Amino acid sequence: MISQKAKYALRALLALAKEGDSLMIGEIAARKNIPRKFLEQILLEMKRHGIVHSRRGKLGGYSLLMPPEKITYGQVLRIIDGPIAPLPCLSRIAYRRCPDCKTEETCEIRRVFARVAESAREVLDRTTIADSLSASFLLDEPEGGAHEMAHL
Amino acid sequence: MISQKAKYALRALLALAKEGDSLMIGEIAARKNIPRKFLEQILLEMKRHGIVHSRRGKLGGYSLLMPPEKITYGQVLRIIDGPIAPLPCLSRIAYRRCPDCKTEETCEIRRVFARVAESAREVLDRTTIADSLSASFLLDEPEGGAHEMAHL
DNA sequence: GCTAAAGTCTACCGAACAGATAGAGTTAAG
DNA sequence: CTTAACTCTATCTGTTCGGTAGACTTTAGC
Repeated sequence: MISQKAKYALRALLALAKEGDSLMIGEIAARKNIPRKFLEQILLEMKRHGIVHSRRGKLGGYSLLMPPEKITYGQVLRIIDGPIAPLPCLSRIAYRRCPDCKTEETCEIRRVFARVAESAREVLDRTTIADSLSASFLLDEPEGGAHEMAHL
Repeated sequence: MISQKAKYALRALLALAKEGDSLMIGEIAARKNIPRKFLEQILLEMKRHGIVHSRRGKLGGYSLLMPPEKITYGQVLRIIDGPIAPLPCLSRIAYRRCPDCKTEETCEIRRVFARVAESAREVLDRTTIADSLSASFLLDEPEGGAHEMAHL
């Protein structure tokens, strides 16, 4: 399960992308039904990672710093929730050896979850905020190409 | 990330499948490097779900109740860690509406994670304990068929 | 410059969960 | 009837999740 916080982060970015302009925290919170003070923390974090930009004072607000076509779901999830990999020994951003696993290369479990991680990244690192907003993405299923595995 | 507990559960089942016979808790714990008392709870739970069988008293121990070809990773993970779906509104075993999501059908986030869930299930519900033990599975990559997405 | 309205920063908090550990109870073989 | 196994329930410590609080800083406009 992804965290509530990550869901809020994605929604906030979607709101900013849709608006295409600066928005105040309170406005984003209201539109997306997010606790305002909690959203503050989230946006601050997104700012630290160069995803959004902010203006202080009256007429302040947040806007996207990167174009929405460049912001992937994977990027946001890694910032908020940490690694996408289901095992620490499969993480690219925070590799840690499983302390109780003797031989990583022959670990039966690792092999299986490596495939899970791969296909999760396949989706999350290719899907952008802009994709989510575009009408073509709203079709029930993407038609062919990289997504055919979804039909297996 | 899957929990340590789930990892232990899978390892214990692998040990039982490999042995092909009854094993005492202490023996499984020793072979797989699992805290013994913790493993007790895990095996009890697997028993409640009809995965394993136990004998008490001297000469007691645990053995598989289902053939290892029928025990999937998905099954074990759902027992120990709960839903595989990354959002409650995408879970098949424990569906819950996202309380802060107005229109489920048009939720942009849900669409994306539905694809993630689908491909995770694709791997986890098809891979069995027996698969993990078989030599062919030990090849670096499965060759073709359902797994070609792993190369994208 | 003062004030109102916006973002910034740090701390805290209650509930739940993770990863165990403890120990008394039950069963069965020899 | 003792020993060695599984069974059950409780407890514990530390961390994370989801959120709240409040003091502080910046800026626009009068």
